[in-house]
Amino acid sequence: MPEVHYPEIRALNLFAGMQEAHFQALMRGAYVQNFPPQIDLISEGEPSDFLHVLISGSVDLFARWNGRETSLATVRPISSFILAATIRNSPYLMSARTLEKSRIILIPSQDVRGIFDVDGEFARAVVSELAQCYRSVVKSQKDLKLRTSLERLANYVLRQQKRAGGAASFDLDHEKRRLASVLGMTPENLSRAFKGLQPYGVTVEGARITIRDQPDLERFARPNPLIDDHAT
Amino acid sequence: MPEVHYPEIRALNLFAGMQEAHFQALMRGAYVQNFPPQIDLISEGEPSDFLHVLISGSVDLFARWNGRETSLATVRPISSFILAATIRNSPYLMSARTLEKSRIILIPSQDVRGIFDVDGEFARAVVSELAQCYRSVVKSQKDLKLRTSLERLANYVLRQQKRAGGAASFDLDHEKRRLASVLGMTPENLSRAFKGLQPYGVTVEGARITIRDQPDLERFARPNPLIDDHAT
DNA sequence: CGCTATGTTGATCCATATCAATAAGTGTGG
DNA sequence: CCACACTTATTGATATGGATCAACATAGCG
Repeated sequence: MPEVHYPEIRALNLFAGMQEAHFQALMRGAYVQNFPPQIDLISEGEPSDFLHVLISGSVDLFARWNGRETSLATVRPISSFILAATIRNSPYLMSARTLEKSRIILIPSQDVRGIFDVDGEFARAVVSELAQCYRSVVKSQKDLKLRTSLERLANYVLRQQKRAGGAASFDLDHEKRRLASVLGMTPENLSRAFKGLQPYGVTVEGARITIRDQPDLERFARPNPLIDDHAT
Repeated sequence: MPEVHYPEIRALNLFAGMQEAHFQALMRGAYVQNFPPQIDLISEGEPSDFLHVLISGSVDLFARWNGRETSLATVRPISSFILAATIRNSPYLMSARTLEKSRIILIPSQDVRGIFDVDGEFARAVVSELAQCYRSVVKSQKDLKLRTSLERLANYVLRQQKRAGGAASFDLDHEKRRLASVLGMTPENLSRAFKGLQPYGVTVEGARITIRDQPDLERFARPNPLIDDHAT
């Protein structure tokens, strides 16, 4: 792999603390690849041959069953994905496809498990990352089971606003089709849900959202750090 | 803590590989407690002061939002719970209450984090455990988003059958009320869903389930290891 | 500039929730 | 040990959220 990428990878929490020799060993076996949009990277059920690190672009994690499909998460740079399968040497539970043109580092899972066994600092970093992933899915589970689709959308809008810098107007960063899937609804229903937020001062033009009455929306959405804060 | 419990705790994957001195250190700070049924152990949002290890009984992990409540999982002996919050030193995302009379070991989170930082073997065990928890929630997420409630129940019945030994007749081990919540439906709907499985040869008398036509039920349920196998 | 995928809107259907009443357990104290 | 209270489970009637189907609009994109 070209050494240009070393510093930015090394800067990731996952790799920051590990021994230099181990990092070098991982990098030697790794390689970078560029993918166009809409390319299937991995399929659920396959053995987890590589740990993936997304350097640029974005990736959709999704799953299928019985002819249905749902989006579970979106990966944005710079972060790793499918770490749990790599560590457990188990088949992927989710499939992944690029959403945009993406640059991805592939690190052989075997190497990752090898270093994991000999580098305590790396093992600890993996723990921290996994714990975060785990907590993130639990939050998403609570979101799904405790809220109606309108409430999920309202809270998504508030989260996205914060991510986009906090201004009253901002852009969605999901295609609406996928957003619907992530939120556990159909595209038609998402369209209507956006209309359903109008009484709370939310307007939509294309991908642009404007929140006219922030307190009113928050009164309805009741955002909760134990569901909506991605940091904690 | 009474030393009688040491061997069975030490036998847990989580503690099996760690250095004896570190194990002793953890145990010195820990204590066992007996709880009657229906006792709140922890509440979401609280700081994670203790790692819990369930020795006997059973514990419900649940969450609340805006006056609603949902069960997320059931803990059965012998396993730890709320490990992720302990490791990240973050507030609990779920609340926990005993379902039956339960015996629980409480290990101060601070001690766990301390040993975690100095014992690589323990850190690796924590990783393995967390990765499994993570994968388990992802499966549950797929179950919820990709299946109807009838399909979820059908697959639950098959999973429970396997857990109970594989015979055609077996007992539910959840109160139906809670099972409904775990499966993401109302108790009324669960009642009707059981009726809805009759055409596939499932009969219910109280907590006793009988599967009269296994292949037929499986044809409908379409169980999938990437959703229903708790081991992988 | 037209083609194709995405998004919107309307009409309808279906799954599931809600509300209400009853039945069946389960536990408690007299 | 039984009667009462209380919780849980079932059943029925109805409401509603959300899905589906179909038509149309719109926006990217070659």
